[in-house]
Amino acid sequence: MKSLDSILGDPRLTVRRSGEPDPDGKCVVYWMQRAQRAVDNPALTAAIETGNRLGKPVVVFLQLVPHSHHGNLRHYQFLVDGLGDIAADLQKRKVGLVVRRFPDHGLLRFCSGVRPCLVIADENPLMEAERTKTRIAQKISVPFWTVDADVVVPSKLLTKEHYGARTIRPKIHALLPQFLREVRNPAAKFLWRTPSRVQSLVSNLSLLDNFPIDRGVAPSKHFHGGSQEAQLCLERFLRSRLKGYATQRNKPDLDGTSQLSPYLHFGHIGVQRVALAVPRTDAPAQDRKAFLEELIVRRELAVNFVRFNCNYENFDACEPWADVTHRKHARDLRQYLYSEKQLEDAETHDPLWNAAQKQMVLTGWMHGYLRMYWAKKILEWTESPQAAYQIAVRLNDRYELDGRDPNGYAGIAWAIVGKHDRAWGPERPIYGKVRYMSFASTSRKFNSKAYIARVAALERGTI
DNA sequence: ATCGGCTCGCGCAA
DNA sequence: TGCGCGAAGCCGAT
Repeated sequence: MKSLDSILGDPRLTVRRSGEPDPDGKCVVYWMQRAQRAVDNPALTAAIETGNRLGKPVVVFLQLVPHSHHGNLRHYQFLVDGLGDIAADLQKRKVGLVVRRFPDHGLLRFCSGVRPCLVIADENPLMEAERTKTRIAQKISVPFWTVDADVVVPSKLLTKEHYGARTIRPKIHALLPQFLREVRNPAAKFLWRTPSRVQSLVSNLSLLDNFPIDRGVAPSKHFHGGSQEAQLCLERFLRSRLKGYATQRNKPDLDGTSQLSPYLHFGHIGVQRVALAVPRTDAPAQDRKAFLEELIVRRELAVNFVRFNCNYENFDACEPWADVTHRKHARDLRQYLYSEKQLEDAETHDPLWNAAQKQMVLTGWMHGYLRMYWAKKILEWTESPQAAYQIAVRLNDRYELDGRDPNGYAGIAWAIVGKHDRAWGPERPIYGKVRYMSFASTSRKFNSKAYIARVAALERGTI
């Protein structure tokens, strides 16, 4: 047996349960959760390299669990869209695939059947995912490792919750030479044959038939999951929208952003692939810089927030200065007060806000610039910042394809409780010193009429 | 179009 | 202890 030291020494890897891999085990299991792709996936690569050194085949275990992260049909359809690419890419790498559906989805039950030497999983900073891993680590009888596969800089290296972009930026930049590298894509040396019935199951969209999930949100007609779709989305962005990104990204009428967030959320594309493609374009330096700032610094700041602040889902994530100002303004008169239902149905007096809400409900994606405005207005139009936070989280998680993502929580926390921000400008009603966004100014910064008209056309089904 | 004032606290140099 | 400077702000002056 060759040494596993170089794999274990990777800073991306965390040993959740230590010990020697079972020499009588039949395979290495990669429990695929967050990183749903079979290329550019450091966790899969770690599993394959481990298998190759142990002389064992590798099998990917993927579970379809209902109500996972409060997901609905929109999210599950996007997930299932991606399974065909995963199966095809795994076959090229001589790795097996097992998809198990509720109620026969338990990892431990699967392990008792296949007898792995060890289990490797990917990282997910959300609390439930972390709790599940802790439970598995306690119960499993073989070594259990996790690999941080969906960030450039392994999130544990940032060691604490950072105060803002300006404190995390130099730390991330210092580590980029070490971590912003192509992910190796070796093939397994020892073949695991996936039974053909699994192949057909994966290519069959009836995977969701009779699956007990919330079917109240329709699948997106505008975004389809999968590594190939993600790659096409990346190429379209690099070809036509990276140039000018620095100035156009905050103009929702132009769709100047990458629109990669659903794919990054499901792990259908690796952040390294996206980041490393940028210098190979002829886009101006300021545009590349602006995009990499969003893709790496701010995205990983959001991961840092979720990983190190257990209150990311509620108002208690509040910054102390924002808490003081919110208390002071708790009884301020709300000129507009909307129920969650009115907000959900886009029935406010504000045409820009309604359009943003409808874009999210109809397509599963809201432009990033409007996500800020959207959350700020929920603060303004509900009875308390606590309620606003809850409503913003629920609507975001229900309708956005990238709901339940660190970016969503960090964005809402920025808008409502001052996370990664500071007190700014004159004290205003309701907001106090929390940064304000006005309808007048926001709608003047881009062609808001064109944006509203486009969403109206979407609603009529003419685009 | 672009600028300055508004305003606060972290992180670091000293 | 003091200083620089910051995720997206607004508004009014030029």
